[in-house]
Amino acid sequence: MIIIEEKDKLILKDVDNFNPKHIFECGQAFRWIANEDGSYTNVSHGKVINVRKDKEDIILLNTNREDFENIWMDYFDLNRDYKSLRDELSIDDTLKNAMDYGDGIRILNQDPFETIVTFIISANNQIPRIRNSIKIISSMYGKSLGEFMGEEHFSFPDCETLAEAKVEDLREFARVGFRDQRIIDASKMIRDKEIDIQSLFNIPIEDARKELMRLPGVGPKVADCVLLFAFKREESFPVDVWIKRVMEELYLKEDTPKKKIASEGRRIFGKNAGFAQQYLFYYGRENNLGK
DNA sequence: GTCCAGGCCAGAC
DNA sequence: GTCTGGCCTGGA
Repeated sequence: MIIIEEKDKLILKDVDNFNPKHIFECGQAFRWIANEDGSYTNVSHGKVINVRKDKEDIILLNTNREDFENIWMDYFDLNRDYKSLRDELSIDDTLKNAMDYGDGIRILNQDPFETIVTFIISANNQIPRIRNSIKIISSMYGKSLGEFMGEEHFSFPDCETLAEAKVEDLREFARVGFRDQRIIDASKMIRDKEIDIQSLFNIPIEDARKELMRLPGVGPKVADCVLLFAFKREESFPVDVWIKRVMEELYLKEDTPKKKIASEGRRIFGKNAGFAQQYLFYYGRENNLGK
């Protein structure tokens, strides 16, 4: 990869496997805004960044080399060799097909606390509403990061701030419904180090999963999402209704409990099961598979 | 009006 | 341990 720096702008050349639309729409992140010019604006780690693909180049606006090295390199998972990853995952035609279809999906490395709250909100919810709730929570409790492309952007609040939020505000303004108390209680547990989320990076995945599930609103599926999207556990295989449908349709050929699907996913796809999950999710959802 | 969506939780077996 | 019903909300 070659990096060319201009004012508030970086051009990345020779980046393999980077399709903003597919990264943005495979269900892992909810703060990307699609702009009319085909670019995407995102807030993460207290920074606003704009991303677009121009032929084979990736153009990053509103950033610089320092932030790129400290934040975005890891956030966009640019240290990973996706070419050999795809080779490793080419174990059957079904997955190959899904990988061609969702060409350029990457798994982002997102902030742990933000990811936990985001996926607590995602429970029995719909994508547009999840996005809306996250946006409102940020504008109510986050810090202003100034204006970019005609819109003011806000950071996601930290656990100390969100722990002090009022349930009725979360419900009335952020429209999170019954998830209101869960968000506050989980934030308190994290703030009080009842669960030390930083330590989850360094313990076995099953232990980390159990720890996460102590948080209110975090069940098996949410825990697996958090492990995959924030804790770099790419063997994690989150099973939502779509993955259930896709796996039953393409692999298992019969009605199967979610727990069994998760273990089958890890068995079939191995240490990179999380990547297989993202491709299958995108493929299944875009094609309304099994519905 | 009714149904349901990218699950979790409590209660019942 | 496995299964079931209820849950905020808002768009179809």
